[in-house]
Amino acid sequence: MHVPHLLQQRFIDALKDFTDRPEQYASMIRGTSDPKHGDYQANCAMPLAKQSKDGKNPREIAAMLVAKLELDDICEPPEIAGPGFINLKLRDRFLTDSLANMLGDDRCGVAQVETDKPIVIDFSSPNVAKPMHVGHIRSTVIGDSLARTLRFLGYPVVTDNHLGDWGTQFGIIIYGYKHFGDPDVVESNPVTELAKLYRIVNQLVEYRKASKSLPKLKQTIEDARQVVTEAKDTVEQAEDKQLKKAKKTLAAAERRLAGAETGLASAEEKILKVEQDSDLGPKAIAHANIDTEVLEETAKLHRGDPENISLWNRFLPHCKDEINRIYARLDIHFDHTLGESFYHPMLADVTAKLEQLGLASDSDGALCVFLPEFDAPMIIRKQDGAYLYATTDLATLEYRLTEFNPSEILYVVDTRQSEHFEKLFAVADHFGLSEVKLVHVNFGTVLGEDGRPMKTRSGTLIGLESLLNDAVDRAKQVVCNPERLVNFDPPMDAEEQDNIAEAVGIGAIKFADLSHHRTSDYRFNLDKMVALDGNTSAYVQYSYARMQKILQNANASDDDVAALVREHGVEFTHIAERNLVLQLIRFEEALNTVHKDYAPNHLVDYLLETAKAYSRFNDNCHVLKAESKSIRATRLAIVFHCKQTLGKGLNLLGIDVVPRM
RNA sequence: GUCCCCGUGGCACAAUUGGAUAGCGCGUCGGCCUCCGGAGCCGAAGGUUAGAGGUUCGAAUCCUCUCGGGGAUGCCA
Repeated sequence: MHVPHLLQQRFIDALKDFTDRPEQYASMIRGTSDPKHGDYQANCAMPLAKQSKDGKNPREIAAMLVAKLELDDICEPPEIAGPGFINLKLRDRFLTDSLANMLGDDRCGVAQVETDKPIVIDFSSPNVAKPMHVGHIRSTVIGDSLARTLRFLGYPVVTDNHLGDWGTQFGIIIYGYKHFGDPDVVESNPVTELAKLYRIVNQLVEYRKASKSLPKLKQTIEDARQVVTEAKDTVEQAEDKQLKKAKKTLAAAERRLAGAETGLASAEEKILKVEQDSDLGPKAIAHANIDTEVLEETAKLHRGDPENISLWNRFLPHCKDEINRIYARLDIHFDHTLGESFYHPMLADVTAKLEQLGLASDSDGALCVFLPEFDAPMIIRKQDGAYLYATTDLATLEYRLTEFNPSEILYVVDTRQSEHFEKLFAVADHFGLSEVKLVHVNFGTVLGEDGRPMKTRSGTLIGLESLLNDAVDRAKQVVCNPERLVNFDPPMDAEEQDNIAEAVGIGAIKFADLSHHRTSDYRFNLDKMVALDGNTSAYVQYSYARMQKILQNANASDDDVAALVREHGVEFTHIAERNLVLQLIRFEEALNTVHKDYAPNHLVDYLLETAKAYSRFNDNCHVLKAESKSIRATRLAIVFHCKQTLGKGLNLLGIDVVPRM
């Protein structure tokens, strides 16, 4: 049920006398911003008046259009308002019939698109071998929600987790194993031990890098100080016109100075941390070239060194177990997990092809694709012969086109990689891979409570798993506190309590992430997410549980509700009923918006609105004590369908419901 | 230096992509439990959408400039 589409059909017929492009103008139908203007509004009269040759004003056009429209079976007579809005109010009869028709439909009235070309969604894509952290939430949760939603709309969806399983992090683990690893311990407890080795070596590498950067940072600070002093002098001497420019230069210099100073401070902190550590300190001295040696281990792996390949084969399954445990807990599944290693054998071909086509050329010993629209080239092979992620991405793209023949490929990746994808798509176009719609579904940064990005290097980063545990613990404290539990009959056993805490806690994190528009940054605040009041998943889950309880008390099965409706019909006696049903038939609209923008926050918004409309209904319209059988049948139908819709909506966000909480 | 993104009540975020009086939540203040579950509902206060111009019947949204914040920028991903 997509009311705007229905109305558009009628508008197209009526618009044929006004324009050659009736579809374009008919598409200007949307929900009203204020219910007093009706349910939907058509905004086409104003732009039509602009095109009008005989100088008719928008209200005249609107009146002529209304006279031609045939909407009696859907709407009350349209009203013209303001500069020329056509306001449409659905007939109650239309709403009640729609509700009766949708009842028991497991698609909640949402039409299924007919297409056999799949949409490939590339998301999550963590680097294995390092622990997943809060920064991995966004791609994982947004991608999963898009996959669920598009699949529900009827698109064949192929999900692919483009695992980082071939990069420097394996050089780190291999180095760690060779120098600090105890084979027996690794054998008996691989996941923890490998993570530990990663942490040790990574810290030592960071230590080396920090040490090396010290002189340069100090020099930068000295230079910047000088520039600042000079700029200050200039500002003092400058007159009107130069003054502004001088101030700007000064501000820029001060920013550079501040940046360098914080860089120095953090480098010194890293160094101190290692040197003061009784374990790491001596290791840092003994492994003075650890940074380059780690790269060499990686290079050996890529060259096919038997020992490193064998270690990689041994470690990779454990690394995958580690992330799969988290995916299982998040209820996230992939059709394919084709990591970078899978494409490694194809990279030589890709670069050769690009050279043959004259797209790639040598520059400073590296193989580069130069693009007219970009200053910097896309480097596809380094001076040392190693390939880069751009190369892998091209190979991946080529593989996906031949393997899946998709209509779209979505890359759910951090917005900081925008330029990379712009280049990738541009090269793909030149490369003859343009038969597909490529979309970088970018997203903003997760910020800490201080408003600064949560960076991987900060050291004190919250691991994803402990984060989930915290959320679930907190959910349990609130949901299962003893004062609440006494009200439940039969009492909740420990298993039910755990299930509820899990659904509410995990749901809170997903919901909070998805509630923000994907392109904006947001501050991560666990307290608010799990607060269980306000705009949270718990509010929606709770609404669901209330409806479940009513249906249970009514002792009415799905079939019973349908039979009651057939017997008594559907009829509104309270405005809250009408408002809720109107909200419910707009489910498909919300899902289409999610697809159009690849933005699940529209679905979140819809679910909150729906839950709110339900709460008002619940306050005003008693179901079980309804005045008549027909009113009771109507309200049962509303509760039943609302429950279905909220449950489905949450499911499309990847969030579970529980029968009571 | 160049390019990209952002700036919305005290806080944190929306805004159907140019539509009517800019919304929701938290917080604050005031109401509502003989009511299917009060994790709720109703009401109030709080905004020159960073600022200045421009385009338009109509601008948070598009254009120009200014201020402020963040990001990217040839051998990481």
